[in-house]
Amino acid sequence: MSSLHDTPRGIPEVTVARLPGYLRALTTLADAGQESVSSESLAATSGVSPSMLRKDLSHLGSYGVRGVGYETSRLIAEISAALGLTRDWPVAIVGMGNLGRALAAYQGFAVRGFQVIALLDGDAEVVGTRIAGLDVQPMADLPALVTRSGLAIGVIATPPSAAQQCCDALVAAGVRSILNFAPTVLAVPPGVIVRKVDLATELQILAFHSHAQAHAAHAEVKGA
Amino acid sequence: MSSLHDTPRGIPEVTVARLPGYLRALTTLADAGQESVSSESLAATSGVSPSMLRKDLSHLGSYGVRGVGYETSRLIAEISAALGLTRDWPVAIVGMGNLGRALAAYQGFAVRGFQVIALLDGDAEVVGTRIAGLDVQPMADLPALVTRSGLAIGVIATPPSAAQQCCDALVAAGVRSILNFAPTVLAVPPGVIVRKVDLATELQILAFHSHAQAHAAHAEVKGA
DNA sequence: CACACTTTGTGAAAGCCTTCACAAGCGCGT
DNA sequence: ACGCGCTTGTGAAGGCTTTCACAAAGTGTG
Repeated sequence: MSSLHDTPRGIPEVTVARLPGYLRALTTLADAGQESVSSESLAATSGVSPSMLRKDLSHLGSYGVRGVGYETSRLIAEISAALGLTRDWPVAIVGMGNLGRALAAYQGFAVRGFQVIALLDGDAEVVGTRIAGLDVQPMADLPALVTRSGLAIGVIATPPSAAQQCCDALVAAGVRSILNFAPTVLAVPPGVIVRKVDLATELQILAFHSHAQAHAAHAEVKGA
Repeated sequence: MSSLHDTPRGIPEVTVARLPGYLRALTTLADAGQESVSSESLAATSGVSPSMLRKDLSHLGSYGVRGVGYETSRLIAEISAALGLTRDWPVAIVGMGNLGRALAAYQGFAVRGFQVIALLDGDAEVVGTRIAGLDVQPMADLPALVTRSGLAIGVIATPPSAAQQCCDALVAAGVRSILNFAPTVLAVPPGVIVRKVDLATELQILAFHSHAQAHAAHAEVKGA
């Protein structure tokens, strides 16, 4: 039943990665007044196949009613509980360069349940300046943030050269979940989760497809 | 040999997604003066297994030398060629809200080969203002950008409510590759590639792991 | 020149994930 | 109360991806 790719509670990693999408679709439906939804319609809204949605949800439990569908509010509650969104998650952003400042100012972090409680930087020049309503703190403040504020999620927005060092500091302070915007592979001890977001990578993948398509179109013209 | 998950040239999608990582690792090694690299060492730098790296590279061709390894500069050239990075890719950002402005200002887009050539917004109030050295243009300019500047990649940074509409406009103008920052599932005709970047989703996945870990630690204390 | 050492390229095997197909179960109308 | 229609939950099958293990091939040395 459980395998190497399963998370501690037996939910496959790929399923966990899709749950936020279902949650967003459900919230939209609930706001529109829909009290019940079928796997077919929720799957369409989420951009997945109905059987995949049902298989994913089956890992959480049996919260649907055969012949009817899923109660919107119930499913929202269950997925929220599974993801751990019933509590608040304090977030700290490390690295106040171009990207870090953009992230600090970006309202997108103010999603329900997440709150940026601290901004940090290794440069003494930057420490003490005020960004997006918060005073930038030195890296040395990390342990106190973890113990006093329950900091559990760190966002790395430093240049690649400083990323590993900042990552190590976060891990040493007790942070176990890291979102890495720096274009580097981070080495972390087991038990620490790193997710990576990289614009350059995304653009290059898109370039591949544009390139391939241009090639195909060219070949077609030549061949026809 | 080729399958549903293969791209036009028979390279699996998962492989394409990893090529940018190899490219970055190789560039770092080349800058450090390394002229040759083994699959074991390149794999370690890229954060993958040696056999996966070799299988991925084998889809591009046989560019290694048995008993020696890969010539750094040669492999950089081959991967760049496969990804289509030998030419320049003009990029347009649609939606000049908080996120769009941050992306326009963010130097991270100025990766080799990608250049933001236009900023667009549907709001007449915003059109004409100057952001990061570019004048914001109306959506109606899209077709001209595609034909005159060869625009091929569009970045959507609008609120979710406007995302589909902007996506349709991009597709109608001839853009075939879209990077979507809006938390919405975009419907596109076949042949158009969409990749999604969503901070809220990433944070929720991290929350799941923190949550699971806190749970496990709690259970352990209770059990012991 | 032959041999030993190293590392690639690749079939085959194993493991995941997705899709399929259908029994089980629920509500509703009669 | 009973049957009909609809939708979920889930084994089984199929398809991808990753890992394994080794033959093929190149380098360097005596």
